[in-house]
Amino acid sequence: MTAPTKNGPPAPRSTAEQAAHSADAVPLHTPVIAWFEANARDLPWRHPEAGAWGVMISEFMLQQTPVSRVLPVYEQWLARWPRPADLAAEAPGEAVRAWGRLGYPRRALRLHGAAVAITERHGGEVPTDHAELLALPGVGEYTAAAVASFAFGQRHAVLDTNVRRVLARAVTGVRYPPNATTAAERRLAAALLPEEEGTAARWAAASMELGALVCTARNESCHRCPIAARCAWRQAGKPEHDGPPRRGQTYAGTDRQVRGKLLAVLRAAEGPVAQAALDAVWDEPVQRGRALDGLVADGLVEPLEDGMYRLPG
DNA sequence: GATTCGTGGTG
DNA sequence: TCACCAAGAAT
Repeated sequence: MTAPTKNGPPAPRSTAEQAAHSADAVPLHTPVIAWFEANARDLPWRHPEAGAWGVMISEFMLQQTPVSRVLPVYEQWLARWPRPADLAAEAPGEAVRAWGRLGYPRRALRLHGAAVAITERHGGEVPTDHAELLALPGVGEYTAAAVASFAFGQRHAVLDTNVRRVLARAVTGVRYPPNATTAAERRLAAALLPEEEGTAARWAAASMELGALVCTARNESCHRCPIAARCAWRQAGKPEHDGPPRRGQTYAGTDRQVRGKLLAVLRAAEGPVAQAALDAVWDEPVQRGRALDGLVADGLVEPLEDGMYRLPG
């Protein structure tokens, strides 16, 4: 692995990455885990009774949605569908309705699909294997690693937006990570991963919590940071972000806004909804039609034969 | 790899 | 006010 003289050129290593490998220093995870033990939030999906299914529900809901908005919906879901088979037995439209205003309602559909797959392929138990998790609808690299780590205590690099920011600052010395996750980031996360399984799982949760509570995107609180003294970004004088502007997300007037308005009508209705009720949410007919077609194509809306629409049955 | 996909809080 | 941000995934 480290033989430098033979075969092809060695993989390029940044100085920051080399520093992360230095063996003599206290490993980065030690002070971060200690901080976590004293400062972790008491979140319901961290309780043992949440189980792997509770962890999975929380991870779906937390994809791009803040904790404060997830909390009440999470409690409702777990109470209503305490096991994957309970959700799998429901119509997908009920998942979409119960999703409420969390946003990105395709996640509700995918979570329902994951429950069906778990029921059919895994005997109703959330699989423990990373590859099997990854094969579930709506589960990507991050969520598979998160469930395997948080629910089953396995050793995986859990690279979410919080961890990426912590590593960008503490190790690489820049304010923000790249827009898309790079191979260098994955290498770095792998290099920092503690050997021992339980320690690795705690590091995953701890580094994520540090990014969520202290090493935040704006108004970071370095005075509360357990690794401020060795933070490369802070040592460099906290230089501003230089790369390409972080892509903003305009919303007003987009198809997404129209889709949201259409789906809100369908969520609020008991049964099928007439075309006229949907037409009322947006006056521009071309965009309105495109948005509705998109919802139907995504399986979020079901057109009926009589010109009515409803959540998928 | 760049886009698309909701919603609401915040500085 | 409004741009930014929030435990990403799929295409």
